[in-house]
Amino acid sequence: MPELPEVEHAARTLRRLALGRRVARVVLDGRARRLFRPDGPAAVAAALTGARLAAVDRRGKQLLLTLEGAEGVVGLNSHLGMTGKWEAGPRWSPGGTGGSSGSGGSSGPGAPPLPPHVRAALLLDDGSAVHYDDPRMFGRLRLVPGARFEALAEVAALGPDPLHDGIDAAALATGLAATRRPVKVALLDQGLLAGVGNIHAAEACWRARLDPRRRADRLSRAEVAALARGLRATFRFALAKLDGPDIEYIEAGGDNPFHVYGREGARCRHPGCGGAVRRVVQAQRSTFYCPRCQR
DNA sequence: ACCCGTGTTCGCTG
DNA sequence: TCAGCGAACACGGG
Repeated sequence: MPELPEVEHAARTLRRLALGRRVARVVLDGRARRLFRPDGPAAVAAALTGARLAAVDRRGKQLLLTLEGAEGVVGLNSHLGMTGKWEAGPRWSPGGTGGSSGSGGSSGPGAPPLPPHVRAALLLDDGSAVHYDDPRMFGRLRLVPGARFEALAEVAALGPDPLHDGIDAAALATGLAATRRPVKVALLDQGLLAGVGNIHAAEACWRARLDPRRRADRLSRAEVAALARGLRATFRFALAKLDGPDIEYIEAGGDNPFHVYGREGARCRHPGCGGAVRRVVQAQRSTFYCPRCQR
């Protein structure tokens, strides 16, 4: 799920579903231990239970939740990894035996069973629920005491956020000039610009008509400016898609909404180009581009 | 069975 | 000293 547009979408989803609500119960997949590093499922469940969701923020691909509990303010840092998503869960009834959410966070007596791949269920005080779904478990849910997110190394290391700070071409040029790596690989560095991932790095290069294999430190100012525009455009495009009715994206049989990503062999969509999209591998990741118009 | 995958971290190397 | 590279993580889908 995760590049900046989808993480932003996740933040909006969480605000819509849960902002201002109290977490009445927490049910966690106790086997998904790596997801709850370093606190462990039990500590996460204990910290969240009874707390009210006061804020949902995002920096790059990092989701930053602020909760107010009996013990004071606690932060929850959610990273979606490769396949994480937040979604509405089924309604629930408090009734039951009060079968605690506390005992290790795993589903105890009376706890509703979690659907496959749902690693965490937050049961809210109005009978609604939100689920964190993550089949591959590359994501992370960790506590941040006092919601002091700046104390997290992964947050402190982030570069400017495209939505909060904008994309400054001069700053981008400075960052790119500092590395000899290929430009598409350089764009994946979260310290350069927070939130760029494999899809949008390739899409931005395509929009800038820039060969993704070019050395980052050898781009002209005009090329970096075009890249900055390409990044703004591809993020804007994806966010509009996510706001729209067809959220299916690339999975679940949904149409591929991208211009080069996942389109190996297809025709380049730049007017009058007609080149064939090619796939190469850079830094162990697929890169898609049009050899004809991307120079 | 085999290959691929929207991300990140870690250890090694030159 | 450190930029850059490749393996590893874990699981489902084509």
